[in-house]
Amino acid sequence: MLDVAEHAKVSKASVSRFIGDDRALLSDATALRIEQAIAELGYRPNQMARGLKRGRTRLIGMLVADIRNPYSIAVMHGVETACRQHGYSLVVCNTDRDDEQECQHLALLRSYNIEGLIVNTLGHHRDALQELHREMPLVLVDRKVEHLESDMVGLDNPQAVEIAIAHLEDRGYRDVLMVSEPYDGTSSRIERASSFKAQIAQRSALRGTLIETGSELTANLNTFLDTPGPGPKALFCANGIAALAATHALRELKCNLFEEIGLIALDDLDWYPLVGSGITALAQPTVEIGASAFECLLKRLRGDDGPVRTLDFSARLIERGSTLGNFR
Amino acid sequence: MLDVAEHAKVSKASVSRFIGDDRALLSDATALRIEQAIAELGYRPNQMARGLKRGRTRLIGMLVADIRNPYSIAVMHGVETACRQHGYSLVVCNTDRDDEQECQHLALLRSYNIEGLIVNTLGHHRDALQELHREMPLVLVDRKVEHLESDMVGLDNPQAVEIAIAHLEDRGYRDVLMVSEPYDGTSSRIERASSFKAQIAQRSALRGTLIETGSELTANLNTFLDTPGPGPKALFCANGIAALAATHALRELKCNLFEEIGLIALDDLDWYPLVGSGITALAQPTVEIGASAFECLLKRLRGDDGPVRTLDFSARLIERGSTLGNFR
DNA sequence: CTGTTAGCGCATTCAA
DNA sequence: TTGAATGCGCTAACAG
Repeated sequence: MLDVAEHAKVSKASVSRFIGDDRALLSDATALRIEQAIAELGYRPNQMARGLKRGRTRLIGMLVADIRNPYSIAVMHGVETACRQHGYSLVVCNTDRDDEQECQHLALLRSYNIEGLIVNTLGHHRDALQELHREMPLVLVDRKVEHLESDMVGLDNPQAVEIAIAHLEDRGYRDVLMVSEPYDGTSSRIERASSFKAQIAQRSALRGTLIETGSELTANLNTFLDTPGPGPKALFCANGIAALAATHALRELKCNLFEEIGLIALDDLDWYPLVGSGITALAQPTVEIGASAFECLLKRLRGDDGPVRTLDFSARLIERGSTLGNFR
Repeated sequence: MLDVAEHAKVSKASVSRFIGDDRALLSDATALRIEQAIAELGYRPNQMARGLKRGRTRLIGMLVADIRNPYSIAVMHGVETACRQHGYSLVVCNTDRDDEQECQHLALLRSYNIEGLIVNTLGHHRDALQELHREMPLVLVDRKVEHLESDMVGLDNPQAVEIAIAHLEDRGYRDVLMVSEPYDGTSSRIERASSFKAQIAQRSALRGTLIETGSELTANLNTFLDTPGPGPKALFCANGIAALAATHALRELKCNLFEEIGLIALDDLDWYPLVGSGITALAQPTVEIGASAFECLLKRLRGDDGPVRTLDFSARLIERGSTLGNFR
């Protein structure tokens, strides 16, 4: 920086003003000289030093429970794009569903003076999160954290489940099995399950059952298939991972996809069209969710201290062969 | 830090020594007092300031061409895990296959004083990369960058292609179509294509053709299917994206997966087993590749300035229904 | 409009 | 073994 200043025959302060947003305070002549000096020397301001002084690092942290989950990736992509558009960079921390690592990463992010945090984990370590939240804005994605008051962006789960169940009923299915990953305290999974129960309770023609993925999935699925019910059977998979697991299990059971049994899945993964007659999906607007998460953060960073907000996006039904039902 | 120092009745310098690796220079008594003070105050050293002073930020940068490519994600996961194990953090920059963004991100990473860089992009902007490479170690993943001398870790492409073609021939296929994403200067794609040609040239029983994904994929595939050849037909998809596109196209053509035509694909994605009779795969050891990339970097950071190294990993064949061929 | 000064939080001389 | 002093690269008062 000193080099640039000397090259342009000005003080470091002027260079600093040129770099920052205070260019209005400079005469055109000096601004031009500084610009040239910067170009000649290939100077790049050191963000570390800027951050150290201003307290603004232009860094956003994101805590992700599982980086191999396509949903998380898609949201992350949305966040990253939004970040970039506003001159922020994203530091992603993958916890691999490990509470220990969540804690370490939290400390780490703080030590890098991030300005805001986006959280897509179970958020155990309430205390650590709370503390961080006092220092910086925080927005939850997909999963609520109990007793943590903060902005939240995710899916309108009750609505999504209603669309799913209504669609299945409409297609003539009567016996619905919901397949979810283990709840494990994950708010979105719990919401989807309770919405499912509510929908079933409301629709007298339907019977509903819930199971979780895991080593007994195939066996449980088999039981479901073998148990006589009120009519045609269908699966409702609560997310992409559950859809993957359930489809695997159906194949193990030599099911003819999807003639004996219907299937609708939350999330829309790129391979859904390829399996059997194609898997009907409820697509989440993941990129929008990510972008909104960042924009929430940005508003707070700009000083908005209004009440906590919750943004619920709507799922979009994409019909494929797996729910042709009676209209086969 | 001053708080801690006062709390422990020592100077900042001692606290600094405690934090750093100079604990040997402290008496047990002071070390203990400092440790307690840190615990009481919940003090966390500021990495920004440390980086500013020492030049060591403990930050590694990674440039990724397409964050939605499962291969990239898997490698990134490996890198991130290795980073964490060695006390480094990872800043990921997704270029969305955009040269402009690659350049911006490069400048950005430098401004954050990263200590090393992992590159999984086309690496246009040779100059920018060169320059950065003079300042810090650099390792290429999957894709070489012309005229850039640096460590590189990726797949043994000739070997992988040989395994694929040998397997197809062994299964009785005689007419092989290789489907690749547009080459676009990507070294790994080009290597796979030329290895394919070499394999075909070597095996007189086989006929080989190459096409690229894109809007005409379905039409081209149709032509291939309709053209009489030396025997049973099969597809060799050069990566996961190509496999997705090709399978889509096969479905559009109402192909019976995979009775009329075989398929083997590089990369092993979690949905391969679900499509048709299951897609035979050549799995890349992605996590290992990522971890190795980081370890390469680490060696250089530790001072190793030996000659440039190239690490080629082997692909592993995973047989599924799509290459049952004669043994159906 | 511009330069001078004083730190941001820390690591490293140099003395003691 | 410890402390005081200096500066990493930059920004933000303040003064001109």
